[in-house]
Order: sequence, then C-alpha cells, then structure tokens
Amino acid sequence: MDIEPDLCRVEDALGILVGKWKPIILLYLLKDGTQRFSELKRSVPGITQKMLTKQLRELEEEDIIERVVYPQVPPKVEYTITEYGKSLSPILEAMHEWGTKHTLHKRQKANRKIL
Amino acid sequence: MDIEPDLCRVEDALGILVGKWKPIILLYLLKDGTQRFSELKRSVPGITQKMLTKQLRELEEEDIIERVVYPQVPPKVEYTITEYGKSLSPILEAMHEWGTKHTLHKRQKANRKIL
DNA sequence: CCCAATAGTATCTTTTTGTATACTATAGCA
DNA sequence: TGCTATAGTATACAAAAAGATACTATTGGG
Repeated sequence: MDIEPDLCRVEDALGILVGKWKPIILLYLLKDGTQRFSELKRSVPGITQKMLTKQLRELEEEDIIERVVYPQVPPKVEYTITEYGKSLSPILEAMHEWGTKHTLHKRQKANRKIL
Repeated sequence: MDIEPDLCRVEDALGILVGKWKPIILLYLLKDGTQRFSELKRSVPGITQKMLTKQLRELEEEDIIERVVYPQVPPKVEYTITEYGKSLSPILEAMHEWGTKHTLHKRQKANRKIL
C-alpha cells in the first residue's frame, strides 16, 4: 500500500457506488445488458420510482450509464452501462468477494459468542 | 463479471468503507502503523472528536482495527489495523486508482464544455 | 492550587438520504 | 368513453449521518 492519504482518491470511486441500490442496478445492467426503466424496477424489488430515477440520473451524470429515450407513447427509456462504467466491475467484484468472506467472518464470530 | 445481483455482497464491503473519513483513517493506519487517538485527529484535519470516535468504533466493531487502552492519565489509546483489516487494501488501492482516472475524466469533460 | 493534556460523552442543530403517496401525459384498445 | 401502460414529477415526511459546541475525569508539573 502506498497511497498518500492526502492525495487519496478513494472517495471519488466510493461516491459513485454509494447510494442505496446503486451496486444492484449496476450489476443488473452488467449482467443483462440494456434495460428499460420498468425492467429495472421489476428487478430491484422494493425500490421506488423516485429512488430509481435518482440513482440512474446520478450514474448518468458520472458517465457510468447511458440513457436513451424513444419518443413514443407509452414512453420507452433504455439504460445501458458505458464502456467507462464497465471499468468499475473489477472493484465491484473485489468488493463482492471481500463481502462474501466478511459475511462468513461475522457469522463465525456470532457463533463463538453462542458457544 | 458474474455476480448474481440477488446474492450480491458488495454492500457488505461498501458499508465498511462508507462513512465520512473512514478511508482516510484506514490509509493513515496502513501507512503509519499504530496511531494514538490524538495523532489520528491531527492527521485528519477537520474531523471532530465525535466523528473520529464514531468511525473508529465502527471499524473496531467489524474487526478492521484494534483498540488498546493504556490505563494511565492522561489517557492513552492506540489504534492498529488488524491483519483482517489489511485485506481491504487491494480494494482501497483499486478505488484510489479508479478515482484518480475518474478525476481526470471529469476534468476533461469540464474542459470540453468550456471550449 | 491551578493548569494542561488525553480521550472521550452529551446535546443540539443541520444536512443528506430515503420512503410514501399522489399526480401527469398520451397513444392504443375495447 | 374510459382504461391501461410507461416513465417519470411533486410534495410531504421520516430517518440517518454529520457538524458544532460544551462538558468530563485525572494526574503530574509549576
């Protein structure tokens, strides 16, 4: 490790992943490719329209995803992860891997308390 | 990428890094080793005692850092990153690297707007 | 006796996030 | 004519995170 804390850019990456639902949204876009608004909404159960809209707008703002509007009625809007956005996937994967281990770690800790 | 969104553990890792100051605190502990409370406070300018305490407690709770109290007056408390905590450093590094590129990306985008 | 130093707590306020619910426009269809 | 579908907005509210500020205990030193 040789990150100078003063010059640290971790927060810049963190800021993009933080926000309820953002990782899940990205994973669906990475896994299933282009998705409509309504498809995402169905994929992420419990999310409200407002939240989905907000998270998508923020990801779009950072060029992580692309939004394409089809001028038709009823409306059709598609979201696709950009090439740039795909560069986040090693981070997502590393976090997922670590998170999996951590879940185990916590479970073992909880068991030790019981015994 | 092959993370099943439903089984996603990204949030578990994310939750540990999220919290204002946490990445910086970790970087200082990784860089300078064991640190006293007051040293950390001096290292992280702008942080309040309450925030520093809170972040440290949360990191301790997850076994990322260890807290050692010396029973003396004035008090002395040392914080050290655990071996387990060190396993986060690849993630920190990946984020820092991505964040550095992203900062550049945003700068270039801003410049395009001006020209 | 009084002060500085350390590692905190305790309160209160502000800001940021997230939730719930209702509302909109309009083409196609029965 | 009224209903459905889609991708949102608008508004109000609740909860969580962060910030500002004041307070505490104790002891060695002057």
